[in-house]
Amino acid sequence: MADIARLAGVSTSTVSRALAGSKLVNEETRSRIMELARSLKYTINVGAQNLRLKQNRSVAVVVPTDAKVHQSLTDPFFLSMIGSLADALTEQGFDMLLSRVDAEQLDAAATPFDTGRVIGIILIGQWGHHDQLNEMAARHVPLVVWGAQMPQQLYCTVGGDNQSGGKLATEHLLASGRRRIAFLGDTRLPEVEQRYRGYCSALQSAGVDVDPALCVAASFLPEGGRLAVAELAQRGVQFDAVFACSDLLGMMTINALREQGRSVPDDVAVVGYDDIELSSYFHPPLTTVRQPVREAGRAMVAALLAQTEGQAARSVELPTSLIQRASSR
Amino acid sequence: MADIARLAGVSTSTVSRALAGSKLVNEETRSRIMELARSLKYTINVGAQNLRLKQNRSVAVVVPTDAKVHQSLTDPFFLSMIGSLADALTEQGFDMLLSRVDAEQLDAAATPFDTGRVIGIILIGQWGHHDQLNEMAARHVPLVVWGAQMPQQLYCTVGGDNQSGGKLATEHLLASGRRRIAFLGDTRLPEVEQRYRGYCSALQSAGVDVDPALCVAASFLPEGGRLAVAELAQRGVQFDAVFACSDLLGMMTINALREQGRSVPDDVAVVGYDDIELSSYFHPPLTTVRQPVREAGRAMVAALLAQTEGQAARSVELPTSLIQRASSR
DNA sequence: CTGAAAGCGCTAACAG
DNA sequence: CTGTTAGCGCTTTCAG
Repeated sequence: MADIARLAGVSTSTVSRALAGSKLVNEETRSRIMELARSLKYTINVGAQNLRLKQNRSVAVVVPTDAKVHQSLTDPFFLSMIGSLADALTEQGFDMLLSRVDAEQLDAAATPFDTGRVIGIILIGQWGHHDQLNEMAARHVPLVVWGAQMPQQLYCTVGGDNQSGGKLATEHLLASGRRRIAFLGDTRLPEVEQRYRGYCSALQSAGVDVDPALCVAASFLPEGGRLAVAELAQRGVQFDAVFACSDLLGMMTINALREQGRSVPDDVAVVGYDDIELSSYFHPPLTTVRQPVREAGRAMVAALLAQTEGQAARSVELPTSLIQRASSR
Repeated sequence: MADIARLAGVSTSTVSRALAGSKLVNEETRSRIMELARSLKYTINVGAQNLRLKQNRSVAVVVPTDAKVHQSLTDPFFLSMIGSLADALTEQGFDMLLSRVDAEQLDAAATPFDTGRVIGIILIGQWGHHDQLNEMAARHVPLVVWGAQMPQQLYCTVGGDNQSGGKLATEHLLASGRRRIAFLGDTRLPEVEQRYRGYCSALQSAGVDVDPALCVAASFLPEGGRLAVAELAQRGVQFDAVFACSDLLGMMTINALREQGRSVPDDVAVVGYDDIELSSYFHPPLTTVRQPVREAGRAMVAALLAQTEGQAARSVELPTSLIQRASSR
């Protein structure tokens, strides 16, 4: 900047103003400076600018990782979420700092905020560590979590409407005549728990008993589907449908069923969750509950910015919708 | 920092030194300062520190996006790559700035470097824009690209050994008695082109003619597999095996074949590429050429750091290996 | 061992 | 319209 000032025969203030598009500077001088800057390939040093302005155009996106199984980043749904956040942040002129943290130490997610690198944290998934998140929020770390809304929650969540998601899926299966619907998902996770509640309420409305033997705490890891089907077989329960709490789980379930010689959807109807892109290309195409990823990204960014502007952190629940495909026909 | 200095009754210099672990400071003073810092939850402001030190512990990871199809972030392989980079960077104490750019404007990838936000750029995929990358390298932007090594290339690439990858896959199919092996992948992409070369050389060594009709320029998008199979059908070519240039493509191909009533591997053997985690859980489990993602991340980071330390940018070609599974038995 | 002072690259009053 | 000056939060000579 000093160089440019010298070459243009003005002070750095003028250069700064010109580059910032201030109208306090002569049209002619401005264009000369601009030209000079371009030809010197000069770009403003964002770090110094931030320091001076006490501003910051970065947001941390944190993906919790299972410490042992070093790979919670395994689900394509997260990828699309990250992509959508990247887009939403770019739209608002923010940079995205991506990091992983051990899911057992979620509070470590606040580090980039504490060190002044970012104005806030977006966390993908709450992973049952409600308490640590509350603590962060209590420390006034601007924070948005993708996940389920919970009682006595101090932090802001953005998530799908899990209960009606679960209900939609189950009602759909009931409507196509299924009565023995297995539920695959770990109900210790808040989101899954709410989907289970939707599942139960749909069953009850239809006068179908909820059979706990049909509920398997499947993990979201790729082998989850296979293990869950094995578990059901071992329990010796009959079922004519499966509601899986992620598309990945749904797909792996279909594969496992097929290996047992059961056809989808004829013997067993399968519904997944998320509507990742792959679902529509799978064989058979997977019926699923769509989570609005694009809107989610935007909503999370908006919620975070609202917080940094001092507004209260209003949690958001986005509508979910059923996408009917061949796996449940 | 000033606060701490005041409370500790010392100057900011001393606080700075204490926090930096300088041994120029009295043991007793140091611990007092440390204690104070902890209790005030003080963390050093990285931005200011960077400015003063003219250092920087951030690296930009850039994912090119197809502008029209707003979704090159669709392949799980990229996700694992990003994860591996995140780990490798963290290991070295670096932050990761993730951004997407239009694949047609790859040079925009340099922005975070130009603005001083990062010390270098890691680009995931070269996407046929060799020239723009060369330009960036010529501008002395520290740059590492995941992709294929090409003649007259000024920038540094890290990639799998595509030619032997293609060869391994093809040899394996030949060894299991297949002779009409379709090649699925867009040979305009350097990596694919090299795999195709490996494919051809394996065929030639086995005395099998290369039939151009068996080569389909399938895209890496999810519908690529289906379209490719349709294309082969339309061409009316016979084939008893498919070598797909990504696992995603391989899986979608299997689905498409199944829909035509052709069984895998009995009627058609399929080999993929990448060895994404899903492959082993797919039905049937997918034979594939493994790309060493973990090593790739580390290698890319190492190559970038080497450049920033003024060393020449040595490109790296990582070994690939064949993972045999049921889809080709 | 510690403090005073200068300065990283930039911006914003405040005076011209 | 433009320049001077001060200072964002930190580190580091250079003197004690």
